[in-house]
Amino acid sequence: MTDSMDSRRPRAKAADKRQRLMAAAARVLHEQGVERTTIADIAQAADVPAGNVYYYFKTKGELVEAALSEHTRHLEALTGRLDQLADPRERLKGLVDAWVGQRDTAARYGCPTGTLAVELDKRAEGGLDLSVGQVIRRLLDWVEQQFREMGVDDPGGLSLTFVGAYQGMSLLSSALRDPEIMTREGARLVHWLDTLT
Amino acid sequence: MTDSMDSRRPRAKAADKRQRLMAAAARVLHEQGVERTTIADIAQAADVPAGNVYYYFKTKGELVEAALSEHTRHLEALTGRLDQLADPRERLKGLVDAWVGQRDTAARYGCPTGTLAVELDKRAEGGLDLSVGQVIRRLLDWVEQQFREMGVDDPGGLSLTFVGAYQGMSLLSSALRDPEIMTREGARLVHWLDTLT
DNA sequence: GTCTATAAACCGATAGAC
DNA sequence: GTCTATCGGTTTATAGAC
Repeated sequence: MTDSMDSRRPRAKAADKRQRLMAAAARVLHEQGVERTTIADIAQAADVPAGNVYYYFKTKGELVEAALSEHTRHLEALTGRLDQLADPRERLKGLVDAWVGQRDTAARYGCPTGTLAVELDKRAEGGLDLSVGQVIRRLLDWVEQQFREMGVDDPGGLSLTFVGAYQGMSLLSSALRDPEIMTREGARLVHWLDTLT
Repeated sequence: MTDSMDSRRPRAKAADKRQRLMAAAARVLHEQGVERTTIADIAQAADVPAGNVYYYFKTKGELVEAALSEHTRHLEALTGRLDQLADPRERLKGLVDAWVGQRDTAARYGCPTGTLAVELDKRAEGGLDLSVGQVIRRLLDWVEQQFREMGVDDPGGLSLTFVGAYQGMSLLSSALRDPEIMTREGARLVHWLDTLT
């Protein structure tokens, strides 16, 4: 590490700023919603000059997609860790634990992916995007795989019920501003998993 | 009905236009979302000149509240009809039927109240509104009352699970653009009601 | 009461200096 | 690559004619 390197490595800066912008977009868009968030909001949260954002992302839509890919990345990391558990039932319980662990955030801003889906659904007119649907689809598929390994009937249907319960409890928790809904419904989901043969 | 009456009854027009604006607001805000809907959009849907809207509603926020009260009115009308059924279990099944009957709308735009709650949650900063929470609370209370009349344990918890399931299946149905999710999960809810003692 | 014209503010995106 | 200044379009809300 020489002094000259500090001035000669603006290459690393670009990727760094881009990453900061992606993380800021994921957080701010979740908290404020897509339509109420300005480019300036995201730039400020990322500590990047406002006009400079357009060097990294040509449109606001690209920033939204970047935020979505951040959420995907977090989901993959979580399921990746859970995959190391031997029992598929324990993997699903671990997923519930992770959801309940985020209860304060859920009670204030809802599920990041779910609330983003609600907003993007109303953006698409004719040519719908559906990229957010793919993220949810990926979660549904992973959950379904766990049910399949458990050997239960209709793993696809159970996956819909399971993920739907999470989306529903997140929405109610935020609408009523009550994180304990997450705790209560999470415990119910865990108990439900134990009743499945 | 004389010709003179047509020109001499502007009194009825005011309430009429106001009602048209409320209905249009409820529909358009549901379809397009709060932030993407302009006053002009609502005025056009209500067949009222754009600038005239402000005579009836001072701000856009008042139009949002008006839309919310429309949803409340529809909900009260529905539960009012269901209250005429003798069996509380049948009332809840009737509620599920009504939800499934709206599956095409749900698959495209989600639950009117639920999606509105998601958007309004992100509007409130410090002084939160929570008026949408009261509408959901009213539904939760009605459902809880049915469970209580059924004599089951923990009617409040069951109500959260029941309404949460509806919100979750509406969100998944719209995110995946699949109305059959409403049919499938609705049938599951009905079966679940039958398993309760 | 009804409607038009427009003010005032805001935001996404761009041009261009450095 | 980085940043500033600003354009152009849109939207809320109001002023005021009818």
